[in-house]
Amino acid sequence: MLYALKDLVILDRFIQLVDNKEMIPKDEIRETILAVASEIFSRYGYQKTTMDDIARATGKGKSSIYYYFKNKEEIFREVVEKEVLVLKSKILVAINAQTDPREKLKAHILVRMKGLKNFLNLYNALKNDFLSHFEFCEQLRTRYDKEEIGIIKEILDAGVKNGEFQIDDTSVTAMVIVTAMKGLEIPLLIETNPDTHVEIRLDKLLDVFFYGILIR
Amino acid sequence: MLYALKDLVILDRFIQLVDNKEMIPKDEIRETILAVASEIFSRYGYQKTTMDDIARATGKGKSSIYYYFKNKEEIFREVVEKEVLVLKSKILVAINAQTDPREKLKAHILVRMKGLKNFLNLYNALKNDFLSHFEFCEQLRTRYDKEEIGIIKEILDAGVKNGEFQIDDTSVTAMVIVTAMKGLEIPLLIETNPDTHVEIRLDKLLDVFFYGILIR
DNA sequence: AATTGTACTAAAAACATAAAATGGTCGAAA
DNA sequence: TTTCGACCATTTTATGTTTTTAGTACAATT
Repeated sequence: MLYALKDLVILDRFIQLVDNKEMIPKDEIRETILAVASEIFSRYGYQKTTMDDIARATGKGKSSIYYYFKNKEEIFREVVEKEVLVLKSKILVAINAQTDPREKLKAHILVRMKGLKNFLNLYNALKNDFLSHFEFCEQLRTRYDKEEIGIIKEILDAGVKNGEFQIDDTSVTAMVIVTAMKGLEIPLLIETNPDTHVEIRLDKLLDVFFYGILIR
Repeated sequence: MLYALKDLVILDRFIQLVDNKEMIPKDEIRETILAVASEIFSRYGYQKTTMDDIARATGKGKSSIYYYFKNKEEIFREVVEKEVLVLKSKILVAINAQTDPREKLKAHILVRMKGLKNFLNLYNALKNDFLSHFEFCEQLRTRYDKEEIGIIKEILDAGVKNGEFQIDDTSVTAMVIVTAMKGLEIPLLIETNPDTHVEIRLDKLLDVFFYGILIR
């Protein structure tokens, strides 16, 4: 039992989303609407995005949108949740591709740091909005952070059992890693203009960060 | 030349501030006004703090305030700058009390993490204000972060020369340390209610963080 | 000469209200 | 099953008015 069963279900769902051939038509249109809405929400935030905007951008009438979604709030929540879901799934895929704990950790961090961009854009756009929507995002993140700490703890534990890592308290260490990643998000987001640069920078940073800031 | 001359001047200024016996009366009143204003700004932000509030809280008339300060903006800026100045000075004092690079670094981080509380309160109160004041704070911090990276780099370099640290690129490492500290600010601020707890937590975190997350 | 209180003004914030835009519904049509 | 146009209640915004506040001038006080 490497990762919780729940996570594997999410993973399946992700793969289904990526090669969306098996999607039934209704879901397909839902996904289209969500994609379009995500784009607009990320650009203008919650309030300045109107249902008419979403309808126009999808080339449909407003009532059609209401056929697929209960209300604006539902669209918003699904957009945010999907963003997190996709990232999490990508991370799980990347982890599963590696066997060595050290490589697993590295893959996790790389994918997470690069993949969070979309979510952070959305997050940023929400800052000028009603508190409740920002808070929804924040709560979702906090919940996700906890899961992420758990995932990383598993990797660390494996590494400790392996003899590769020597860590006193893997819970605290996992917590520190996640917190540090959050701290690195913003500067990375800012300097993300030339995409080629990022990878190098990030890689270098991670080397310094996780393979010994100070070596005794 | 351990730290820049400029820093030592700031250090002197700080010591002068702390045992404020040598202060000429005018400066003393200025400092009182600044202290009071800092309190109010931290609580209500920039806009909701009125000059009459500051005057009333200091027990003086409004024109007296204008005798000591050009305008509200000047008070605000001095409050913010002083907050940063005091923190920086405290850090320099703490560093100078240690000789071993490792202890210097530890002292730096401890003082900085614990001392930032006031500034963060101010920072937080400003979030509902005009962007310009928030940005002023942010710019000041960014500028200060750069200085801090420099200070830490010096410590790291000393440790490398010493043979105590083995670091490829001390600039990047210093940058990572500062960034990580910024990332840890918020969670620490939240859990800062019982003061005794913080110290223990922080210490444990730092041990994990800087004395080897992963040990080869 | 340094400091403070009173009275004042121009600008900005807070408020109230009318006009426009928006979330959401309904029944008909495709 | 899905789309559409017309519609309503509510919210947002635009507007004009009143109140508050930053900053000044100057006499009074120390």
